[in-house]
Amino acid sequence: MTLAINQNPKPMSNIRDVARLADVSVATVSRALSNPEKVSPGSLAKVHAAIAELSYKPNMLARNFRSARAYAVLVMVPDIANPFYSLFIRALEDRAQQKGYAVLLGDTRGTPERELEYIRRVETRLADGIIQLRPSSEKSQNIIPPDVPCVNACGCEFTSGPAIRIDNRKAAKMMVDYLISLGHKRIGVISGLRDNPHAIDRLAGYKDALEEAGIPFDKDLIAEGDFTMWSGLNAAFQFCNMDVKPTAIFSMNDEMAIGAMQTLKSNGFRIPEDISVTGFDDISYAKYSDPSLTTISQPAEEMGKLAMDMLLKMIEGEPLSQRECVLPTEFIIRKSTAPVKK
Amino acid sequence: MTLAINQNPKPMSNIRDVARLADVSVATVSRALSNPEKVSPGSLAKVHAAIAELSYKPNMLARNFRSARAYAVLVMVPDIANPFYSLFIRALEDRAQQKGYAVLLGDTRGTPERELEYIRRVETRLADGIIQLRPSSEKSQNIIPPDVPCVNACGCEFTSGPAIRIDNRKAAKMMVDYLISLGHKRIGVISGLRDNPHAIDRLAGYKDALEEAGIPFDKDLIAEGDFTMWSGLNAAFQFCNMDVKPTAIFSMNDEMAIGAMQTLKSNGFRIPEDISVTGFDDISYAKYSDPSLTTISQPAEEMGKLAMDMLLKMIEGEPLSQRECVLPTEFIIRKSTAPVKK
DNA sequence: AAAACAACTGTAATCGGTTACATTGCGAGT
DNA sequence: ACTCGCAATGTAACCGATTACAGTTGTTTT
Repeated sequence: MTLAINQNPKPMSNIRDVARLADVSVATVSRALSNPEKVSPGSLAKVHAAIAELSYKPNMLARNFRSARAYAVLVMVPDIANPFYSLFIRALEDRAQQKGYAVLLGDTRGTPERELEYIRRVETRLADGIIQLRPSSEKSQNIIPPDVPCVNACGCEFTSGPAIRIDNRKAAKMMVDYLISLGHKRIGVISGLRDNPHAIDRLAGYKDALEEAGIPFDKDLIAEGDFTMWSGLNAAFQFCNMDVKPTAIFSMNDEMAIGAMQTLKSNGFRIPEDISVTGFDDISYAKYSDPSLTTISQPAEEMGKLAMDMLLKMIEGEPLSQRECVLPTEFIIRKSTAPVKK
Repeated sequence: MTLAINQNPKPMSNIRDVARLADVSVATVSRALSNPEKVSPGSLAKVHAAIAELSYKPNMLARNFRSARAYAVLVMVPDIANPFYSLFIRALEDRAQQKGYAVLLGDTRGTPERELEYIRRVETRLADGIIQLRPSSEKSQNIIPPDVPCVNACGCEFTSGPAIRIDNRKAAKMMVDYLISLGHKRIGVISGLRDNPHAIDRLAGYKDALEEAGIPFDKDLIAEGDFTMWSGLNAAFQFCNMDVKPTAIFSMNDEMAIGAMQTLKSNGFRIPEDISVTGFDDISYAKYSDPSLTTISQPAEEMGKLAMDMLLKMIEGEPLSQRECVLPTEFIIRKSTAPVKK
């Protein structure tokens, strides 16, 4: 009876083994791989034969070390399980892969400690730069050292560094304009946390629309959530119990809108007959919610692509054509909105 | 007027700079960082002072290169935007971070080419191992070379290597048992693609339950989807147009169930009064769908944690206590199921 | 025929850590 | 007094690639 120990006698070969077998120098092997046009056809063939023979795989760790580049970017995201972020990340990863970079995942769970750990990865050269998916307020943005290449792709304003974003204020105004055009005058808001940049911008848009239509702002119509379904579900209770109920609700993201619709329906409201509900982001569930949700679509794919391109330019020292890039949003009307009841 | 060029004169310092400033050898600096107990308090203090003075950050690229370890694992996933996978990934990343490993994201979009590119990352040492989130059939599993550490965490059976999974067959049987106990006899299935391992296992469970209850299997009750909401929506039409309609539908995941409910409701079915619907996975939307979905919850957090632990053990050469780990599922009854109409 | 040039190749230094091994100094055991 | 053991430290080799520089051809120019 034999014990199968050490079955793999480490056939791991390096560039010198290849050089020896191909009877050329290591420089020639290296060139054959990265600058084949500088190597004679004869040598090239010998090198390739040797590589095949040894099933040689270049050690990228050594290559990266030598070139002082990790060929990796870190994506810092508050919560990967959030469908809006994961869509984004898919686009980022796709682009990075195309350009020969790897994506390191950095889920911060919203804690600054985690964030620091990830920033340290760039400082210790494990990553070449950061894509920030966190909506950062002025103060929090500063924890990223100035020499760390970073692009903010959270989509909101008031960031200091390079950024890809949408015009949250305009998009929100457009949505509320639409509700007003349907005859709604008492429009509830389910907001994100008060100091969240997205919430600030979108609330400004809401106020813009109200002002333009001559509707006075009523702070009782603002319910605070935290962008989770659960918080939307709770926030909606505030409206159910009002004496003069709103006829429409502008939720600052789709998840809260879906949560809110749950509450409203179970409290006897018909959507959209009794009350209209709108979302923001156009996550995939928005189309399949009951009723399907009128919302604003962010070009996540496009934003991810552009953000990655921008970061890679910074990393490779190319000049940036623009510090900030504002992308258009799409307004999507579905079944959750209707003219106000007479 | 001055142009601000070269403001950062690269203060990048290495271990030799630190050694010089602290007046010790590089070995002592290295030890001070990785084995401080082997360094005298005096030297330790000098080293730390020098590190602070130079704001030295060790070059992990060099460290990893020397130790021939990337301290990174690649997570290979068919689609990061799938909420079930993203939950999983969050758990994986959390665990990896704890153990000092980075997570490289590898979204394959289901293509074997992409998969090969990611496998190459391990072969070229950019990652130390792979967590496979793809349900792999026998043949497809083989593209991973035997010397690449890999743990399959997709949760299904019949994988050759180490795996974390649930008992899909048993869970499916339990769900169908429950429907039968409610009096349902004609139970439709919305399946995944015919050769998907999850679909195969869960269908087996469905048949087990039918057989035990003495209900004959009717292949017309099987509608094929591909685990997307859209496919669930379409699959449900097959049941709406039947002469003798099913009184319950067992969908093989939540997303298809949510899509199906959409179709059923718009075709005048009341859920659960006219027809019961069940899902699988317990994604976060299952709780907020209309009606909330009876489903099976997989312990994604736990599975992710265990899978990562298993992989890291393999990478670090520790023996595995078990090749396979089967975790229990939870059966969650919500509002989408009810006794069959009299 | 000599010089200039191009195309190809090889030698060896280099990146920034880790660590085997050698060395030193000091206290304890005999 | 001598040896031994131990802790602390230093020297230098090493990991596997890239690449500057030098060298060797063979071809073209003058």
